[in-house]
Amino acid sequence: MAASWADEMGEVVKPASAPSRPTRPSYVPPARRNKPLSADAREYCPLSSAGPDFIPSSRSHRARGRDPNPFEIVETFSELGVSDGGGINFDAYDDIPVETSGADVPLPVNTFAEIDLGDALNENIKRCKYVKPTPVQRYAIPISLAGRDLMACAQTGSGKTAAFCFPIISGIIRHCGLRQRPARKARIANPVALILSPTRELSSQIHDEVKKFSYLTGIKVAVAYGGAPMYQQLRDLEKGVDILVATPGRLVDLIERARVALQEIKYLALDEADRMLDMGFEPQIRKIVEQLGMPPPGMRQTMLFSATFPSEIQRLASDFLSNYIFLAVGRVGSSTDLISQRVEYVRDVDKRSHLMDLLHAQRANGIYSKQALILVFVETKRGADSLENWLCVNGFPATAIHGDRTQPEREQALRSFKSGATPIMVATDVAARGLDIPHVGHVINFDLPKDIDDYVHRIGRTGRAGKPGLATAFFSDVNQPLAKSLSELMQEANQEVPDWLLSCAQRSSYGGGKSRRAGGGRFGGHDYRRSHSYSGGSSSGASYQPQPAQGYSFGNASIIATGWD
DNA sequence: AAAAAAG
Repeated sequence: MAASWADEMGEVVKPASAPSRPTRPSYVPPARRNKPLSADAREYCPLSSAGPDFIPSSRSHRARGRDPNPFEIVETFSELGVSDGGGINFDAYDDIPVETSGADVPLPVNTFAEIDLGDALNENIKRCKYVKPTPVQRYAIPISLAGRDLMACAQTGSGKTAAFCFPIISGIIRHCGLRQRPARKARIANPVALILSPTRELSSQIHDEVKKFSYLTGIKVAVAYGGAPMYQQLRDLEKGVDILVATPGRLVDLIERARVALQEIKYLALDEADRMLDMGFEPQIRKIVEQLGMPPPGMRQTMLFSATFPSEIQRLASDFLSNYIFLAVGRVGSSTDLISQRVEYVRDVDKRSHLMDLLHAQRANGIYSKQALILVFVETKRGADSLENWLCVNGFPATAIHGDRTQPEREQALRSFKSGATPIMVATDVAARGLDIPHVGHVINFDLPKDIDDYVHRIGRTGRAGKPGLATAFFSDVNQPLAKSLSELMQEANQEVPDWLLSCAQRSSYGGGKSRRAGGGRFGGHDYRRSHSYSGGSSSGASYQPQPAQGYSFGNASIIATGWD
């Protein structure tokens, strides 16, 4: 138990400088730079005869001008002896509700072996120690491999990234090998796959994942996001890019500078797709997808993933899709039974002292010594700075991340949090979505969000890949409008709802407050086409054809933890 | 009302 940071909390803790670990190889030898993509991936997978456990050192590969080995990156927290490995730890679920709709839905698979992803990718799946596909992967991968557009709704931490990456990588190996590759540095990068995400850190994380999945396949992966110097990203782009991971702002910039072109895009994936299409982002996304040369729906394959998918956003999204399949896996949003949700009534003026009580209690209990990280969400950037400062002054090892910090500061904060150097991180919604931070045992909503979907994503930073997690919310008077949707969400997740919250929800039921999705019920989302039968005509002209018999199914999926979103 | 993303 001595491993808990809290054991040392009485002492004055100076902000520890986190041990920096290499996150990204920076140098690629000249011999590697313009290597053309082979039609046959096996050429790049000389290990297929070696055992799955054999991983060559990056040193020897660098020496031979190969990909640096992304599997060698030493994860943090190794001193605690936590073996993440496959992270298989699911007993809680027997029935995962699954909804699919759309025409001719391909059948799900039960194992990776059933799917013909190709030798190179299969080896990387083994290297990642993924044993079985997660429920969303079981359904989404066959759908994508069949070439279908997809709108997928699956719990946080359930393996969405791999679900859209595997078909892309497999498809590029299979179908794009004959593509003429530039023999020399090309000024304009022409990726065949584009993966967009709403924050820089999430794009960076996806980039790291994609590199693992495409190791030794010959596929070139690059990342582009703002806040970082342009030159390194440009250098990477000049080497040729098959899969580009990006945030919208920097991507538009690169396109307008004629350093990236979208004419050859065959695969488009939007992670956190509902966020990408909300008010703030939608114009940019529409520009990228519709006005900058990308092939139209039908000429490309489009995949949208999120844990939440309000039907207004689904309607917007259908513009980007052609004859798509809707997939919903798991219960409402994130709330797996793995996350224990608590709500406490706390007046705004009492929040800080209440937080301190909570932090002290966590020390006293000695629980979560291996799930020691605490993520505290606040509403504003200023609030994040001020709470971080207050925590530090009071001897708590805290850091903070928000959009007014410089990108190096943001990345440093995340590293320092992940490593456990500062096991408390105060964050705005910049950290609410998609980030996979192992060992987050406790998410505290110091300020609750206005939108219940944001709550779902925030608490989804814990309870990932089969690990349990705790989520505590400080509910104050200003959160009245959230009472109804919050209590409904908690009930659907089999959580105990305090009486005061129920009556609060009762009182505000006729007023504002976004109720849970139309159709309600047990699913994280419903195909909006079901409730708006004929209003969904999109530019592609594809219309929804109800096919209840084959189009709608309940799966009996046993979760085995593997990759995450 | 706020957050994010371009600089």
